[in-house]
Amino acid sequence: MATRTRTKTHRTERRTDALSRERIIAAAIEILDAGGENALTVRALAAHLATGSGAIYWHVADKGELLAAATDAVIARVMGEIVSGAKPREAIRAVALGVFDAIDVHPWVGAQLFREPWRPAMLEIIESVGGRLQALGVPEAAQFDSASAVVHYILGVAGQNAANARSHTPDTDRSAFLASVAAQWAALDPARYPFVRQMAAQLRDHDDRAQFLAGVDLILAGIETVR
Amino acid sequence: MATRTRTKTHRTERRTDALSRERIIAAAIEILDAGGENALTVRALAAHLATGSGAIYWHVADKGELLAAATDAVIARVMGEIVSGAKPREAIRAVALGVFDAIDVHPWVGAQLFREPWRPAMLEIIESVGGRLQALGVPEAAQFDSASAVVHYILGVAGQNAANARSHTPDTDRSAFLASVAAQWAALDPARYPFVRQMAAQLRDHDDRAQFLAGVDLILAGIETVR
DNA sequence: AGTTGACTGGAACATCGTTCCATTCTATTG
DNA sequence: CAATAGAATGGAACGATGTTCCAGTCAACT
Repeated sequence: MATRTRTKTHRTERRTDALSRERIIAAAIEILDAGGENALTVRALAAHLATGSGAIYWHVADKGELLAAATDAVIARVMGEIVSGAKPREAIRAVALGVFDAIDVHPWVGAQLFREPWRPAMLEIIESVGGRLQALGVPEAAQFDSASAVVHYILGVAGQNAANARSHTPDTDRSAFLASVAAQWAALDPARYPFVRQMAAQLRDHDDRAQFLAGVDLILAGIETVR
Repeated sequence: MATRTRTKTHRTERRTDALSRERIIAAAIEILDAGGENALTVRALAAHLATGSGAIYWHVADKGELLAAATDAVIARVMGEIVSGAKPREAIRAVALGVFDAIDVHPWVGAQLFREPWRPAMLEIIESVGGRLQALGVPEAAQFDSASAVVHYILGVAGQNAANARSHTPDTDRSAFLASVAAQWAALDPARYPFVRQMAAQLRDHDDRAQFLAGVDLILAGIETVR
């Protein structure tokens, strides 16, 4: 009802830059990438497309549907780039890294992936990981739990990254942000937080991406012990 | 500036049910538990406390601070209940389950934990997990990555649970919701989603809590391979 | 008694998502 | 070819939200 119903006859475009669900989603992605989640308002979108809000709501039901569609589009693009011929273990790492990098570029994807799982984007990830686990020889009884563990871990890092990206508006002061958190950690009460204090030094100059991959390897190692 | 500055002299309460940061946070938790995240509006909170919004903003800076404080309160309570004498492995499982159960009862905690990490609540979790990993004999070089993996996994499940709780308003139709997702999964194209299709049957009647714990064990097993 | 300042309550503001509707334009019909 | 139906548009308007502002209140101190 909210989508365009093209009856049977050919239909020429009303104007050269006619609105369409695809154009709206593309514009939404642009705005989200440029200014983050808060920047995507219906008014900003309408201005960006030189139209009114009513026109947008004719093509899209919700703002939620818009965010979901934008997320699906980004994740589908990432998943399409995974080479299917690679060895299972490498493929899983590639999928995980693909999602990680996608969220690094589009932090809002992390938040959305988190807000509404059970959607096409998540399905792609589960299928991609789960299929490779089967190829790895994980016994059937452990496949569900194993895939769930990997996906939930990816999801957890996704959210963390999205939150971090929200904390430091551009991306230049990322190291400054990390240093600030590290300083806070280092200043904690040694009696109450001995571990966190010890980690403060490592936190300052650790590589998110490498640590993420280390976690994936850790889980894969754990899965292999079940075999 | 936004918090009450109590100079040096003693100060008797203005009225028996005087407002205070603690009372406001407690009321916020009540509203959140009763109606979910959307139910917590400043107006609803003011009505619940029989006051105006201005009075609330005198004690609390933001709605964000309110949510963060409520989350910290819930998590701190959970962490306080962990028996410190247990064996490290059991203690980690207890911490994980504590967080899981807390989010099961207060789904909004999951969303908030996700939205703003690097807060007291998260510190408690990291410290609690990390300290036990040290006790487990995890080599120092692997401690940071290992703790990060466990915490991110917990975080991922937390968000998932919160999202699920948002999908089915009460808690009775949880099985109906799972059945619905399972049906969707079963109806997928077998060529494109063979793995997800196979998991559909298990999804219908799996135990979230048991699966969560299985994931924790999986990661712990992986961590032990590094030792 | 008067003054100070912590504290309150509610009106008011800006912004958001969403709905509604008069209007435009194209493709079809008579 | 004129008329009509309906897809598509643009913007005004509505209700709700977070937040700010401010005139007032009350208790403790001078």
